[in-house]
Amino acid sequence: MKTRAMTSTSNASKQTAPATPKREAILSAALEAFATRGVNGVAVPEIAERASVGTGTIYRYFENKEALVNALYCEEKRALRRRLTEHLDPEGEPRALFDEFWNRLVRFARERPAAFRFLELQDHLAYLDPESLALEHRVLSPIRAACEALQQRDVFRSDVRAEVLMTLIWGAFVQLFKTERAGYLSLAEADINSARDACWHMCTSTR
Amino acid sequence: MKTRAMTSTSNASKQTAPATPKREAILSAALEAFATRGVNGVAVPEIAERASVGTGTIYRYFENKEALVNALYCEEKRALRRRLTEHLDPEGEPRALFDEFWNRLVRFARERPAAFRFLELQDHLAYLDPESLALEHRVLSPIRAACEALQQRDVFRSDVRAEVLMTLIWGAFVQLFKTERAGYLSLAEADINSARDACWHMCTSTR
Amino acid sequence: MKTRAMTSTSNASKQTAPATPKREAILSAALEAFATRGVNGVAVPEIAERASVGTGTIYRYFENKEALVNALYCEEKRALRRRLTEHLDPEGEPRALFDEFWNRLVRFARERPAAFRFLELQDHLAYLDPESLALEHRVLSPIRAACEALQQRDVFRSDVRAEVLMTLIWGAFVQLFKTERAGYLSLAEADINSARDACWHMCTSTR
Amino acid sequence: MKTRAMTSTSNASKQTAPATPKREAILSAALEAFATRGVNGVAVPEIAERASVGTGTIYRYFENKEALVNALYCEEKRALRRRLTEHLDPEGEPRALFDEFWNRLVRFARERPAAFRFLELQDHLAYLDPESLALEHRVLSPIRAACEALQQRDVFRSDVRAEVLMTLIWGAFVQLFKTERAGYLSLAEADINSARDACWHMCTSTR
DNA sequence: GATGAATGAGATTTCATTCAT
DNA sequence: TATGAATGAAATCTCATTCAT
Repeated sequence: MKTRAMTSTSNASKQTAPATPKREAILSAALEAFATRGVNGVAVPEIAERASVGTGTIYRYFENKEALVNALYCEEKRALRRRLTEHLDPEGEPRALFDEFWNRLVRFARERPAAFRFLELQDHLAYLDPESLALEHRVLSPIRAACEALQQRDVFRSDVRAEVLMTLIWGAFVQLFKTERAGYLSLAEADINSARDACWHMCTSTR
Repeated sequence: MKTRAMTSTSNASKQTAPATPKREAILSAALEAFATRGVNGVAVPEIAERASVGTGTIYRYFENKEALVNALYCEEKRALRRRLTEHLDPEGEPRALFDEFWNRLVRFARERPAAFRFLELQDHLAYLDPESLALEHRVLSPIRAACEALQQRDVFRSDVRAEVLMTLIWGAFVQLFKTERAGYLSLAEADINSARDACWHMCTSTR
Repeated sequence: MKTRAMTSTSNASKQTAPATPKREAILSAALEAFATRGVNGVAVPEIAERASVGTGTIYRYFENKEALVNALYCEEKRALRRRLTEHLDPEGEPRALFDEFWNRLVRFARERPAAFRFLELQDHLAYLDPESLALEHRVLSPIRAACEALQQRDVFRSDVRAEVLMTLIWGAFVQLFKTERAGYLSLAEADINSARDACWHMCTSTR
Repeated sequence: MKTRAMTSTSNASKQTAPATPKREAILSAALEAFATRGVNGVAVPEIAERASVGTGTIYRYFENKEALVNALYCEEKRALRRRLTEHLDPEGEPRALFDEFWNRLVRFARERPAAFRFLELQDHLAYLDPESLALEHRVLSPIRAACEALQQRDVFRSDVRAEVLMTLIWGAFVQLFKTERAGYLSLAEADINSARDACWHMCTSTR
């Protein structure tokens, strides 16, 4: 209701809205705050202050707090997907492909730690609308396709379903950085590489 | 006898308080609610209602909401630790040991899904006091010790630090059930077993 | 949603809720405030203060401000209806009946000026739910029936539809007190009686 | 020419300001909106949108929302007064005069329903300044004079004070259209005419 | 002059906590 | 000891008004 401040291009709904500086500032401030204390742990005026914006301004760009969370989730999921799939040749040499994929994840986690953490939050699930949740699939489906292809080519083990294998790698990776962030672990370059090797073996070895 | 519920036993602090039925009802109700909607998404009176207890009663057993969260966290972490370590012979045959460990995790996740989910929540981090957080170590240290022992015996690969290996397995396992809970995956017995095998290979294989 | 503070008897919905002192205080404070400045002109904390009650307490008794307005409207419409119809013999001598009816209106307007004014407010129409609006009919229908009966008995003129006649009297009466309240008119006993006579003539005379 | 819109003509204050198209558009949009949802129920930017004008533009023509309400009230009261008094011969044949007066009211209510409704709103009372309120008198005084004259000529009954009689007619008339607007009544030509007759009898009959 | 994005004071509503019973 | 009605601080959201363009 009321005039929507921005209108999107004709494409599918929940399109990334045009990036005005204020909108970016709000999303960025919200991301940092949510990543640290969870969606329910952050008050809207606090986001406004971090974004150097009036409280009311947030409501010009987003219908309500829930819409802000959804927009943020979609933007970041899309950014992650872009990072993982862009210019990646799924037909390439398997091990190189796997390493490249792993490195892209590492770069995302290192360069955008708040985004990485936010995407893995649990407590925003209550906020996410079906459309946002659908994005999850769009991120994972190319990865699953790659897993299946590698199973076909007998590179990856076939005694584990592709979805399961994918989940194991994803979980292992996420936990690595989550544990580091919690201060229980400090990851040297070597640790990350050895973890990558271990995951590769998880996918390929059968004895 | 006017002893405050919290300070009854002489032992170290945050000791499991005497288990009165009301206290149990409160913890159990809180666990279910928190697991579903996050700590910040649940109002105290709602916990009281689910526990069939007056709102004020919660404050007889717990100083405040934060204390309730911490007590819950500690109880559940301890329960998990007990499940994982009790009657487990760390000197046994490695693969059997690993399988047993994996199966215990599975049983915990299956029998106490709310507890499992609650322990992995992020949004209670702000609530947890140092003491609660310390418990994390107490749960993980015997596992790390086991990992290290297996590395010594050349069963587990040594090119990955024990903490890292442990983290990878833990993350893989948690993600499996998280994904199932989100509805993206349904885990058959065979899936869980094949995942276990894959994790075993991650730890042992080096080529 | 949430626990309703009070439950009603088994009868039809929007039953007058049991009259607790706080609830009465809130309704009474709201009535005074709304009558003076309109529903949209009064903030909830102000009602709370007038009622010597915490702001939150209002939300224990009423779902939201709108529900408070509706409850108030219903209670007052019912009170008015009771006043107008209670122990009134519709078969009595016409002029005496008319005078009695008029006097009852006068008493209501004099004794409960805020209620009288509130019921005639226009700006709460946006707030009223269908059920509240239906009450309007329940108040007016016995009056219309009386008008029709008097037309049948050739006491009231028949060249004006009963609904129209009723509306004219009602409007004339309301305006009398509205104008007095606005300070444009001061009504002596004699004025009210002469107005009553004039209205009687409006209903009966045909030349 | 930097003259403020409000202070242009030399005449008495709150003079009808020069009628620029934008000013008219704003007043007209405000009238429609206020009539439907009350002064407090309409946001200024919404008026701007309905008027196809920038929000800020409203503040070029009116000091603030209150001033807008007052200007609107004055314009419409004046329009009503003009309609009722212009080219009306107060010395004419009484019944014809009364009918003409009634018909003018009907035409106003029919042709400018929003204005009619707005003038009867209660929730703008808090907004009206003394000057606006004084207009009420200017509208009513010629009518009262006519009533008094008719009483002198023994056409109107004299047992009711002129102010009271006037109030009764006015109230009866207003209620008629208010009830129609609320959907409780639909007024045919015949109803309006019979109501007029009844009101005439109210003023003239004494037995 | 005209605009409408931006603002922050203030409105509505929620909820952790208290306290009289 | 147990209760749950009551509270008010804090959260979400709205809107009259301003001001840079």
